[in-house]
Amino acid sequence: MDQSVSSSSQVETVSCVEYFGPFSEELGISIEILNKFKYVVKEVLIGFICELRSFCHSEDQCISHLFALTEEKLDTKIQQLAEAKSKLGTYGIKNVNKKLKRKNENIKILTQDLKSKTDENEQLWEELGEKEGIILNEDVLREDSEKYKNEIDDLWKHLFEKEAQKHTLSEQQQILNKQKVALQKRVSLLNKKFEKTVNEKRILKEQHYIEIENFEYEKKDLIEQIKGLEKVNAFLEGYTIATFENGKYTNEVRECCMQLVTEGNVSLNKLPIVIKSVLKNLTGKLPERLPSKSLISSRLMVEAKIVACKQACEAMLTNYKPTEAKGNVLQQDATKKYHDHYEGMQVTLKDGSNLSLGLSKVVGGDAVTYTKCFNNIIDDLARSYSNPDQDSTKVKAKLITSIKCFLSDQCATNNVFNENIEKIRKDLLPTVIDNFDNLTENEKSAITKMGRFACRLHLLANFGTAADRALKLFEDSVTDSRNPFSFESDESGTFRLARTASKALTKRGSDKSGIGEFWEVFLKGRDIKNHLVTIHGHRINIAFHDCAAVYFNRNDILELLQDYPEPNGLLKSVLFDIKAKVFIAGARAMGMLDKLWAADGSEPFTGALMYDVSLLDKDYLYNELFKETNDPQLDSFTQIALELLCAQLQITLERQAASQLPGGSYWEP
DNA sequence: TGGAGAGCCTGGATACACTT
DNA sequence: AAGTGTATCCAGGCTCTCCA
Repeated sequence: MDQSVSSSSQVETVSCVEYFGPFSEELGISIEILNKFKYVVKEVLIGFICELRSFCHSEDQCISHLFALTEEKLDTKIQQLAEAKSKLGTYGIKNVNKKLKRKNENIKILTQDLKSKTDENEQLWEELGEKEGIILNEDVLREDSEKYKNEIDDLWKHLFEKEAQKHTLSEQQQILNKQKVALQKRVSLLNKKFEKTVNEKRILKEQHYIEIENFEYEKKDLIEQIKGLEKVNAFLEGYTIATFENGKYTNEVRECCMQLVTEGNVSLNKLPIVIKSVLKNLTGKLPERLPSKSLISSRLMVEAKIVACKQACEAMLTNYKPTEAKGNVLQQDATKKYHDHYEGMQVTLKDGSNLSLGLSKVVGGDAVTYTKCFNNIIDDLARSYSNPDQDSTKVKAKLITSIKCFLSDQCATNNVFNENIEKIRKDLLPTVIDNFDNLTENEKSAITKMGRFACRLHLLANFGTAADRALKLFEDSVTDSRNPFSFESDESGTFRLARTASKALTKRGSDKSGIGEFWEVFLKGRDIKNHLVTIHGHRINIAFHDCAAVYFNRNDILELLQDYPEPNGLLKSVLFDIKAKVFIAGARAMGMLDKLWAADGSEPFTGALMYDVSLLDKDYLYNELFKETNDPQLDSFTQIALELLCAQLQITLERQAASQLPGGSYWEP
């Protein structure tokens, strides 16, 4: 309770007994009375409260005690004041100054005296400390002296004993010294012998180095053979085949799974059944265990991809010579499925074999996207070929510079793509060819130049469209080609006939309106082969082929549909068109073009061929197409159609295959 | 007869646990 | 730490059944 209590209300609530009593002055309590009940208590010491409790037992008692105490104190002070006043009357200023001067001198003398006494005191304390230390040290030294004396006595005793033993040891030492010398001589002799043996061994090793090497190889081979034989033995003796070693599946099992999934098209779920079935039935044994579905799908397939990349990489870099005119050919094509765009890249190697480099889903069909895709694929190949901690940049450069040619379709984007890759390759050449910058411009140009080939397969597809246009012109010039049973379109009647016949008379045509099965039974009864194939799923020269088939079966189709009960719209359309001679002529002309190409529309009738006859497939269709018809109007229509078709196809050919025709860059490669 | 929906198969992916 | 297994989810394709 060392803080001040100044609130009167607090004092009133706290018992006064705790603060007032006869010990207050002795304990340094300072009390300031404000009025009868209001006062301030300061500097109350701990312990004071307990003693006061035994003295004062009520507030009134305490207050009365305090009052008496204060009254007494006041009387004393009044008396002291009266004495002081009387003394003050005897003092003047002069006396006061003299008194002060004397007091100061006394203070000075006393201060000096105090200082000297203090110094003396300190000195005495120091001396006292030293004396006490000496007294203490003397006791310790006395004890130590006793202790050391005893130890010295013990040591003397021990020394006497040792002295006694010394004579005995000396004799023994002499014997041991003799033995030591003998042993040293022996060691020296053995060292010489050892050195000699080592030298002899070294010389022998040098003399028989090749034989030793061969023995080492033989030893390794034999160990491998033993391991193999142990496996064979275990295989022959056991009922199970070991497929799991050192905590992982063996490479044989891994390869088996990869091959079955990637090449055998075996489902992951069926894989264990297939492997077990084959082993059990062919060898009578079962595998110890087989990898799970997820292991194969998520890990082994990744391994398979890396193995495939590595294989492609190794093949591309075999006989790598970027300075040569002959190199790898990069093939590239894109396709769409369900609105997704896919880009595939392959390579044709110097030996003519083909390898797939990668197939990626891409965001679009532009050259920038294809270039990025190419970079990613090459990156994958290079990283698969290099060690994980190895920089694959060099391998990537070699792979790109190993490409010397492009092969793609006629898409305009491919030109830009080819230019991009050509530029990348050009920039990389100095990093893979020593002194590339010192070569002549002609040499550089020869190395930098790349071949560009565009597949003309699209040309054949485009021939179909061109032929349709030509036939439309022909039909419009000789007849009204409209069909009341078909939908209005710009399609030629001949093409419509071929398409609707194919739709109605093949099994994969129209599910709703087709009679493919009925048609096949109808032809079988007449022992005639059905040459019609579906348009769906075919792209290239299917129009030419189906026109030939329609001409071949024209009479059968007519006969069937004329008697067909309640024909649907599709069948009515086919029946309408098959009766039109102009469409039959068009179909014949198309069929003739499918079989051969001629310089003049009349030549096919004479059998004059542009190409080697061995290329021609002289089948039933051919015989029917070139058979006498005894119908001059049909022959005339066919000739006109042929001439128009050839003219139209020539225009298309000259435009789309300009580089392969006279004057083009590949006319004389 | 054709369309809608359920059920199954399949592949791809991932988190987590276990074994060596 | 590496290798493997289990469980689970998702999406697409195919087949079968039901119903208008």
